[in-house]
Amino acid sequence: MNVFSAFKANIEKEIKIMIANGDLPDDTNSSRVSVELPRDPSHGDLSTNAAMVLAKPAGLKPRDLAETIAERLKAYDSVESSEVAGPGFINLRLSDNFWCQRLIEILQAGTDYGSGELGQNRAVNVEYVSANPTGPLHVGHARGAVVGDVLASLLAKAGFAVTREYYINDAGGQVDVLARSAYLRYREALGEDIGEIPEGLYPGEYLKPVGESLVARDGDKWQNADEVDWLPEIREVAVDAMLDLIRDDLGVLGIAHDLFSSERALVEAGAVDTVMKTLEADGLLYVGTLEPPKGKLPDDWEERPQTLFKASEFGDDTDRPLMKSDGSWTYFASDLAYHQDKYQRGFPVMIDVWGADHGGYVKRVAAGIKALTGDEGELDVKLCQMVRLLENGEPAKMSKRSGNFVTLRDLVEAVGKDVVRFIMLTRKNDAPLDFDLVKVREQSRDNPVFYVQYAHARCHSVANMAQDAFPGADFTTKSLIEADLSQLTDSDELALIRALAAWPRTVEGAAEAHEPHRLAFYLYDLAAAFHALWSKAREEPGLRFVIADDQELTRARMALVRAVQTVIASGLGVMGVTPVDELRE
RNA sequence: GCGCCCGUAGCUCAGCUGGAUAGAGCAUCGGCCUUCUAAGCCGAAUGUCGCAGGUUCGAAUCCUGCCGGGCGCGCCA
Repeated sequence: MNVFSAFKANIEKEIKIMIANGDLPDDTNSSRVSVELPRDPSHGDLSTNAAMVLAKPAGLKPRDLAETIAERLKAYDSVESSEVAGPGFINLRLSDNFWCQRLIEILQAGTDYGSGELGQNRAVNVEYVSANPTGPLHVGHARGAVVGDVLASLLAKAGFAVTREYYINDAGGQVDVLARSAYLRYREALGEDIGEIPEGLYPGEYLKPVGESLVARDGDKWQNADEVDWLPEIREVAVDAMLDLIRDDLGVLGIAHDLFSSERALVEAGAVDTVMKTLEADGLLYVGTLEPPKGKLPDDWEERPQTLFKASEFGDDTDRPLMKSDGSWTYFASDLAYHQDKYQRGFPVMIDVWGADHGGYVKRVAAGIKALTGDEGELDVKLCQMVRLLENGEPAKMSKRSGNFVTLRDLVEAVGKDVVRFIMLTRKNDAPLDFDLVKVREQSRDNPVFYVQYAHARCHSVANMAQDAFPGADFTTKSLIEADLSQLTDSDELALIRALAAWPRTVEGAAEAHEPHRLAFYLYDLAAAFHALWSKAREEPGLRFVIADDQELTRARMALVRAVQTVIASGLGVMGVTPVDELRE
């Protein structure tokens, strides 16, 4: 249960009754009513602005209306107290029993707790990584990969039908460069001395196996052939090899896309031409000349008429070119076709995860989607800022085995998949992120991965201790549901339960806002609440989870501990991080 | 020059789509520590939320204009 939306529903029900009674006007609009957590816990468990929002249109005084609503809410069993405060807030305190019910709910649901109906099975497409298939993934890709993957899992958890997609940019000049680079390695594999890899080609050794496999397959067939003959063949082999490489890299991060979409296939199927015809028919294309870009002027700038899309009519700053001077389509043109294709495949909501250096591109794609879908298609681009690799605050000097960048694989091998995934979510996607290879392995409170994992491990360990204390006792989840939870009365115990009960709302909020980082922050806060209770028991032994001579109390507390363990596991599950039962190495 | 993102405690950052006295970790200061499992624990202090206007019952949050930082700016993807 999302406690907040449940009470919002209750309040809306009361508003309807008040309208029927004539206490509120017929046209009362409750859309701005919200139920939230009071900043100060002493104000209660829940707080609503209903009276303040509704009073003015109804011609009532906020506090008077608040009194009326507050009085009505007192009738609910779950409401312990209902008070008016400040300018007209209604503060609700819910009964201990209500919170204990949430505990039972968690134990019954297991790690499915927090899964919701928000999405109502609506289709959402999350496109992420989409790195050019020209080499291994590097650290920068890792962030977008995690953000996209966890966002997808989060949306799935919230009830959306999610497709994880990778767009393969296999139609541009970059893959031709790849093909030429692979061709060199092919000649090398045939025994030629190829010397230094020329400037402009990919020097990475990861292309050597491609050259070797070409020799194994085709022998010296291409050795003296013209480029026009070998390029398409070798390009295809090389791109496939690079995609295998990328899939492997993503695999070590625990990521598997549902769908790889090829730009080349799209272009060859005529999708771009179709889009152009559509735009043409709508009068959105023309041949014109753009102003030279301000700031840095490209060396080879010359004025030239181009086929332009009227992006400025859809919110972009200027119109955008669709055709290169050699007559081929620009990347933007095929990108329009790609997004229209996604839309037509049944995805009105499209989320793209890009690097921040593509920020200048958002408006034109959004404009294109608007033009092509008549405002029906919705695009949200999540831009991921840079990741700075550090070692104890200093720029990291990791060994770089593959060319001149740190690969995703190097990073995962250095600190592990779980650490990479968690740390990548410790910042909003649009803020730069410092990834300190030393700090993320520290066992301390300022290492969030450790802190959260430690909470989970501690739950596991406490359960073992309880079992040792009461060897014959039944502490299975099924049994814990039957425990007498009214014995959980300490303020910190109840605070912990409230924190647990906030999980469904966290999932919904994060899913709605497309902000997966909120999960990491929630788990950190939850872990803190759990550790705090643990620490408190050092001062007050009566609060220990395991009470040697009181099996029933221990059972109730085990229910709480099991619930903490469950919610942490649920959260880590969405993040793709494996919860650990032990931290010993 | 234009566009996008950012500006919150000494530092690194949250702030739940407009709510009440703006939060956490680190650092600082003062106590405690022969422990159910190992991160030590408890407490204190710390703010013109970049600046100035505006919108409203109410603004860190929305609008406008400045200041400062990052990224980008026709045939690269």
